[in-house]
Amino acid sequence: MDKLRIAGHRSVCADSACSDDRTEVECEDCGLDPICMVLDYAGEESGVPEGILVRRRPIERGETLFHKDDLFRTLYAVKSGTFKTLIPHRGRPDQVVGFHLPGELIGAEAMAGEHYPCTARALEASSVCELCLDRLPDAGRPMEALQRSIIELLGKEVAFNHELIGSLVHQSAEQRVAGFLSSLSDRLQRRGMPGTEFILTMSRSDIGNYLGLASETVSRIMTRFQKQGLIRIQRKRISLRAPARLVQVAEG
Amino acid sequence: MDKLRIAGHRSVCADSACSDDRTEVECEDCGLDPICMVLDYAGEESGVPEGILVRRRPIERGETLFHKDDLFRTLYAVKSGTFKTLIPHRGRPDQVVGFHLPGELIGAEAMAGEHYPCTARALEASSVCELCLDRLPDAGRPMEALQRSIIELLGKEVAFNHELIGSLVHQSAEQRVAGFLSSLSDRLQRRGMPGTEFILTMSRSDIGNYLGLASETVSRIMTRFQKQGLIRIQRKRISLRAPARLVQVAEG
DNA sequence: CGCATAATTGACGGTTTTCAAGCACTGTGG
DNA sequence: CCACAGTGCTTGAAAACCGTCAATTATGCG
Repeated sequence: MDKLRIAGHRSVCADSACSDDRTEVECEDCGLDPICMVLDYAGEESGVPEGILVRRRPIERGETLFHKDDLFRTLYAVKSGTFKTLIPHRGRPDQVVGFHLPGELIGAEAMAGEHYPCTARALEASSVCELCLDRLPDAGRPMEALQRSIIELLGKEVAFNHELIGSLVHQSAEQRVAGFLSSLSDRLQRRGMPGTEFILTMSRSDIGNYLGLASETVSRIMTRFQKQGLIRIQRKRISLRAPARLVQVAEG
Repeated sequence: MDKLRIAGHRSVCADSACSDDRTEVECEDCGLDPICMVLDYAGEESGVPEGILVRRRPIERGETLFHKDDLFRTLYAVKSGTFKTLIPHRGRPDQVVGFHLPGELIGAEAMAGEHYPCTARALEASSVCELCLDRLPDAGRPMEALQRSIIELLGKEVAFNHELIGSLVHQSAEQRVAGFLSSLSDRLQRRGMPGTEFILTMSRSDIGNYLGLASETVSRIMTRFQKQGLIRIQRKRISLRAPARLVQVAEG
């Protein structure tokens, strides 16, 4: 596990093609990185087939990465842009189950089953890295290391969801919105992007849908926060003026 | 994977000590079974240490299986009885994050990290099987098979939680309670226990806490359901009179 | 069997949703 | 360059829903 990794993959991302977009994550900050590392390592001695990793495929706004119930073949990492995952309902409006920021994975929930449990759609012009898991060798030591990182990943997802369940169910609308904004801020910052000033690429109704609130409620609460000096919003642009107090509100 | 498994483990549970308690799951219906199978298989060629699997340890009502932040050592399967998992909060009431029925696992969420993310407590006199994972060999092929079943397991947990999030956040109190009762019924039935007539071992406030409702609301809604002929309740004993209509209520 | 605990039921108030209208931004085409 | 339409955001008023408080009843566990 501590072996030297083959050069190449990560250096691709250090070139100009990557750095001219300031909202793009470095590979070091990407959630796919531990897996990429395993693959690099694997290539050294067991000959992982070429072409299992596609870097920087551009995705346009509104484009669908995969549909619910599609056969699971590929794990995605957001390189730039934003995505939402949703569960489509006939008749009723769709159910937003998550947002995916640069550096985060999409499709990890499918890793246990055969099919994607949700649909993934770009909220803006974006780009992704694709890891084609169906081309992976299905035995050997690198596989074990890969499985370890998958387990870790899923475990984090479970923990995050437990947290989320607790939050959403027991918190007031105000707390939910405050928590949502803090969470976005944290996640952006963790991947090396500005965490106090960013664009809400998702609509108010996406946010409301995700938090279990009416879009009007989201709107009202945000203007309330602004009047209290916690944030400043103009349309989709937001800046957190008092992130600490925001956290305080979220925690009651 | 399809090799013959060593006799012994499962036959232990077919004896009289297990069958005189009618609320106990058979090993075949237990969530730990795929893992037990792997271990049996492992024992055949790589010599898994003895004593990693403890069968039928009795747990008394109110007893704590493990506390949040305890070092993760053991994976539990409920053999009989019921457990709740909760996140303790100083000052505020604890947050119930799940109920565990016979045949279901406890502690699986910890498998990715080092510590249990929640506390597990028995709701009644119960018994568990314990799988001491810290005594497992940490390499070799059986490990890979074990990892596969862990991945599958975590994946199901993630899917279940996604479903749960969607439900809790978007459904009314009535829908939540209806869904909760149907879910209990399904889970009991899946493990071979009566699904239309059972005991609600958890209190109304546990249910309310879990669903994000006041215990009074849970109570009111249950009596409402009774008046509508959907269920029949006397304190903790419940029988579902119209399970299909209950599902209908839950789905809106 | 008895007492602490849990469940039920009623009244009231606050929060959030719903419905509805007006406003601001974006992109398009004249 | 501006007018326009489309979409999403904001804001208001009324009603539904659920939580809180409180009193009563039933229970179940030791």
